[in-house]
This record gives sequence, C-alpha cells and structure tokens, in this order.
Amino acid sequence: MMSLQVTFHQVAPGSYSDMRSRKKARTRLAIQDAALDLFADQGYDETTVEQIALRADVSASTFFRYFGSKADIILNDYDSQLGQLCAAVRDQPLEIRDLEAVRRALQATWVPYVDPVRTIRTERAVARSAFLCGVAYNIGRGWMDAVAAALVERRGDPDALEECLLIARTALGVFGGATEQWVSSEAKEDFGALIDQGFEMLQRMCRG
Amino acid sequence: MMSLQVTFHQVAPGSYSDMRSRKKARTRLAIQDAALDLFADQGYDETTVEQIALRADVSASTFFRYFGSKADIILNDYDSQLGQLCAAVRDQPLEIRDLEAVRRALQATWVPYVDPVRTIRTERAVARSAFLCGVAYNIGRGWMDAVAAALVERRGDPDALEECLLIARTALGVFGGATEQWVSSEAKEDFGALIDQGFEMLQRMCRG
DNA sequence: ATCAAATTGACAGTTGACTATCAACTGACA
DNA sequence: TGTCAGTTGATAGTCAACTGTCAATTTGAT
Repeated sequence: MMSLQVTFHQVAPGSYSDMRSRKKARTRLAIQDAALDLFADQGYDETTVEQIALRADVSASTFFRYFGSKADIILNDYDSQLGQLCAAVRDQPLEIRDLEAVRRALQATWVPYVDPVRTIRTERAVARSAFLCGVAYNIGRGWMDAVAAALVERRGDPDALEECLLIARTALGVFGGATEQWVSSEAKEDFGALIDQGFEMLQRMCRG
Repeated sequence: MMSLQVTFHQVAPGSYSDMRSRKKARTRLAIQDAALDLFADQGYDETTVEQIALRADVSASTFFRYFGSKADIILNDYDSQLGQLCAAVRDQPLEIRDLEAVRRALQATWVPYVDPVRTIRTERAVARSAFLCGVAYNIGRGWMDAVAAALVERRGDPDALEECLLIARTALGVFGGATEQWVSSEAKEDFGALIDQGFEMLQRMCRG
C-alpha cells in the first residue's frame, strides 16, 4: 500500500534533547494540529497546504520539509499503541475465549488513553473526506491483521489464521461502532461501557 | 458526504432510446472500463485523465463532459442491487434470526449476480489507493445503514436500531472477509460456500 | 438534401500540490 | 564573539486536475 507508507522525510524521530530538536517537534505538532482543525472544519480536499502553513505560522516550503505530502500529516504512527494492544491480547490467560481476550485487551490498553477532543476532531475530519476514510480504513485493517496474528500466537495454532481474522474483524467492528456512538454523544457517555455493551449485544445476537 | 455524491453532470440517466443516447451510454461505459483497467494496473493516483481518455478513444474535454471529476468514475450506483438486498431481508420470515436473515438475503440477491472479473479488477484497484478505499468504505457504510433499517422494519421495533446496526455491521464484515478470500483465490472457490463458512465461524466464535 | 441542435476536440487558462534553489537567519560550540 | 551547520522563507517552475470557449463534426427531423 504505497500511498500509506509513513515517510518521515527529513525530520528524524527521537533524540529530542537539544533546543533545536525540541523546536522541530513543536513545529511538527503545530502543523499537524492546524491541519486537523482545518480538515475537521472545511474538509481535506477543501484545505490547501498554504492555509495549513499560514495557521501553523510557517511557510509552505517549511511545511513540505516536515511532511512529504499533505496526506502524510494524518499517517500517524499508532504503532506503539497497537503493539501494546497486541501484547495485551497475547497475555490473556488461555482459558478465556478469543473475543473476550480482545475485549479485555481493548479495555486495558486503549480505553484509558483516548483523548476525547482529538478523537472527535479526527472523526469529523474523516467523515468529510473519502481519502481520509481510506486512510482510516487501512489503519483499521492493519489493526485487524496484527490482532489476528496475536490471537494465533496466543493459541499456538497457525492453522487458525482465517478464524482469528474473522474474530479480529468482528471485535474491531464492535469497537468501531462503540467509538461512533461515543463520538456522536460528544464523549458524554462512558466509552468503556459502550464497548462492553457492544460485546454483550454481539453475544446475544449470535445465540438467538 | 460531499465528495461521495454521485453527480451525473451533463449526462441524464434513463431514456436511452434513440441512437444518440445509446451512443452516450456506450461512451460512458467505455470510459469507466478504461479507467478501472488503468486503476487496477497502475493505481488511481498514478493514472491521469489523459490516459483514461486516450484508452477510451475520446478527448480529455469529452471525459469531463461525462464525469464531473476523476473520482466520479467509480461512484457507481449500486442502488438497485442494494434495494433488492434490503427487500429480501425484509421478506425473510420472522421466526428466522436477524443474522440468518441477512445471510439468506445475501445468498439470494447478491451471490448469484457477482461478476468475478469485474470484482477482481475493482478489488485490485481499491487495494492500491487510499482514496478508493474510502469510497469503498463509504459504500459499505451505506449498505450497513440500509440493511439495519430493513432489519428494524422487519422486526417492527424502532428501538432496536443500535442492535440492528451491529448485526448489519457484523454480517457485512463476514461478507467482506468472504469476498476477500474469494478474490484472493481468483474466484476459484465457491463464493456462496465461503460466505456460509464465515457465518458458521461467527456462530462458533460466539458460543465457544 | 438540408437545417438546427447536440456532441465533440482543440486550445488557452486557472488552481493547487509538490520540487529545486538560494540567500538570510538561528542556535550550538569553541 | 565568531564560525558553521542546520533551518527557514522567498521565488520560480513542473505537473495534472479541472474550466471555459469556439469552431468543426455528427445526428435527428423535415
């Protein structure tokens, strides 16, 4: 998936020790923040790089020094969080069903760390643009694959991949639905409770 | 969802009776076909309107007379097929569980009518472009909403919307997974069987 | 065959994403 | 304080999507 590769361009990550690096990190964040605000307000296509640069108080040239393309802005690295989620899935005791393992892992590694404001803004931006939808979809897909792999590893049965993929897909579907409800309540409702509710519903739905 | 609205531009649908209209319909299809071929081969972003026009034996001007934008090409109207699916869902006898109702409706109104070649080509194009992913995602979303509405109507219980949404989401997840398997087998496997298999797996996954 | 309307291609122009270059500036360090 | 590498803004230019216009061609009706 070429268009989804995260390109760090000329800005190396890590080693934010000296003033220079700290300033760069600040600039990077400022650009991202400005862009997401504008995307949420006007839509992705309707926002020009010049507008983003203006709001972030940099020149268009500088923008392209920090991000290889307009698309790169939102190709955040959720990698660390995804890693934790997968580790938590793997660490669930074996006597617990797969679906329940994913539920617990989500509750432990994701729910406590979501930022409501950022989530709402991102969701709004995504809802307005087919391109951003695609990016979100692919991120979700990456999660699905990783979670499925974690489940397979937990079981120790490589033949179960197809089944684990379905489990991961279903679990992330529940997660997505809960997120949607949460966002549409403007984060007023309890996110964790919404997720549990979704999993219970799934249970009921399959039994009859 | 502004960017996903189907704009018929200057070409009115329906009433393809006389020679002129028939020719227009043919041109329209030729452009769509050329575009999808190129998208599948080179990717969406990497394909220029000029290339599409060239392959379809028209000028770029003509291209923009048929499609308001490059994106419009793939914003096909699956409306009729979606309508049939929903009708089939509504018509399933009440003693059948929701999930099973959707499964039967899919088997009856969708599986027999898929074109393998076209599906494979489309899937390949979608896999290469974040934008096309987004379009596909939104189409899927429209399905989810419509199927959920059909389920609510079948039950006659408007309060069940949230639950029906989850059911529709899960069913379409199974459907999506099966489609993926089918495509990756190059349509060699039995599509209907893959779908049934997915639903059975879902059953097992929730129980045990 | 002929006329009016629809359709088309050629061409010129606008916009915005993105690249390349260079001179000016800023922080790190001796 | 002065030097130097790293960072920046301004400028000019490319490329492709998209718009508008006009003359040439094709089609339907008479």
